[in-house]
Amino acid sequence: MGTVSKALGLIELLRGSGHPLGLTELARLAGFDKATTRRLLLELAANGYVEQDGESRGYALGPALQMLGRARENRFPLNRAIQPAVRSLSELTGETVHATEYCAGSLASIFTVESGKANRVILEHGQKLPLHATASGYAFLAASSDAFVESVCRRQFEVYTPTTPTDSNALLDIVRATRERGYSISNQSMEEGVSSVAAAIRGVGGKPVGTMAIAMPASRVTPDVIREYGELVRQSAAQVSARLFGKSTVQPFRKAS
Amino acid sequence: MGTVSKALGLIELLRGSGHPLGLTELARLAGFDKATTRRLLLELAANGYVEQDGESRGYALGPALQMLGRARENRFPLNRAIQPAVRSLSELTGETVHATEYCAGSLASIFTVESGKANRVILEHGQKLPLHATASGYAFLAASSDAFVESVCRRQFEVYTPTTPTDSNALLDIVRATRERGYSISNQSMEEGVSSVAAAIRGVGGKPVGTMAIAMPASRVTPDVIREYGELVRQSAAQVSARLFGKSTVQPFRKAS
DNA sequence: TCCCCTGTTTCATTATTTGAACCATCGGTG
DNA sequence: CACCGATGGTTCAAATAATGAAACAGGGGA
Repeated sequence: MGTVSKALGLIELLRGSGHPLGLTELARLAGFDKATTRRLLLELAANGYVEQDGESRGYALGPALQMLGRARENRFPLNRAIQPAVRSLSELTGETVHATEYCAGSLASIFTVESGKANRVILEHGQKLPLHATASGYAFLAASSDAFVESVCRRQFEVYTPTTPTDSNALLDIVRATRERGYSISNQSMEEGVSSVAAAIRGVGGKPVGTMAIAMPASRVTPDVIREYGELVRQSAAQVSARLFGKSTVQPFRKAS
Repeated sequence: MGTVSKALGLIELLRGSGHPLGLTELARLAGFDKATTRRLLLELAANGYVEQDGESRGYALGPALQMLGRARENRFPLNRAIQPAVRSLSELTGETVHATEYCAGSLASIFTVESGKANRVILEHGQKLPLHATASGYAFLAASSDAFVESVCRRQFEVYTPTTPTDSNALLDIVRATRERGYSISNQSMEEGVSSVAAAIRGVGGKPVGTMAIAMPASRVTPDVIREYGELVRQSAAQVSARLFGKSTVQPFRKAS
């Protein structure tokens, strides 16, 4: 593993933790030496990616991340395009609706509207959803190239519940079915008691960039509900895709002048 | 320079450029070898910090940055605290008002409301303001420890205009005056024709975290205006500071369990 | 007072990074 | 259509930077 990934791993740990982390603890979590950890942190801090609380000496995410996040949002306004659609689906269905974006091998939750019902599905912001075991993952794979699907199949299949697909054949079947259906269905494949339907959002060139999904307690699931919500999420995702696709959000690559 | 900083430098270049950059161009801009640049980019891409457009092969900022930016904003909601204050100042004065946050040795613009007037000051989002040559910088230094001010004095003083302070004595005088006055004044010290007043925003422990500033064309500047706007920005910054300070936005560092 | 936990520094060892040279591919052009 | 000049991508020995054990420093609590 390269040095850069190690440093970024520290950032990931800081993101995962709800509070600042001390040097020793961070080193232990990351599995690096104290000295190494410190050197990486100092370098990250010099660039604003991390900051050290003067009092507690703990390290936390730094301001540069906000700047960069903002910069990307400006050029690739996925959130702006998705949020109204998610809200609309939430109102139509009364269930928890969320959007994800593909990021470094999995889908990360970027926006959620929770159901108002007492028994509802809750999703943490930034939570990572595996491609092989969630409705969002199925939908994303179904919209991806075969080469990408194969590369995912070659990974290890972590098993979460009895209905998690455990081998590539099972996953390929699901992807096939999703492609025919136009939306994906997860029957508690990631978490017991949670079922979802999802559809992919495509960016320029038709490549999938993320997903929209409706998640509900398995107790409220019936075939009719699945069909109805599935169609809803499929149409909604298609509309968002059309918007993204239409107004060329990513500018074409220009050659050096 | 460590490897990590090199990689982060690439990200900075991508942020600065408005469009995706090709490998060769990026390598040239960064001053690295093509092979090195590519290796760094691949590592960044594997972590979602950068993404490569499949078609153009150009590299751009990746989705992970948005996630991380969001995560930090949740734990340190500086923007949420500042935005209403900036808007309010903008309405009161009719001039361009902006907020900055300290990031990696300078102040980065995080939020701006532009004046409605035809002759107005424009500020790019994310623009970096040097500590030694802007009203925001003066205000930040005035709120900082002497040790920090000294460390800034030891840096090279880049000169932008005839009124840019060129040595540490001039800067120290300004800092002293700012501390007495309660707000800072820049008379075209960074850009010709632009004058500003600013005040620091303090976080937990009283440490400055950023600034608020009112910027106007020098043509509209009079001593009375400076006094009036200076007082306004001072009070407004104090209110934001009180909010930040009061409700402990950064959780205290907890020791390992 | 002592002890333990944390942060910090050092430096020889080691593994990673580096970059010149190379290949492959594309698009324009005589 | 072969050539040229771009580009992105790859390789591997040499050089450099990262590593981590160990030792030091400092602070807080028992």
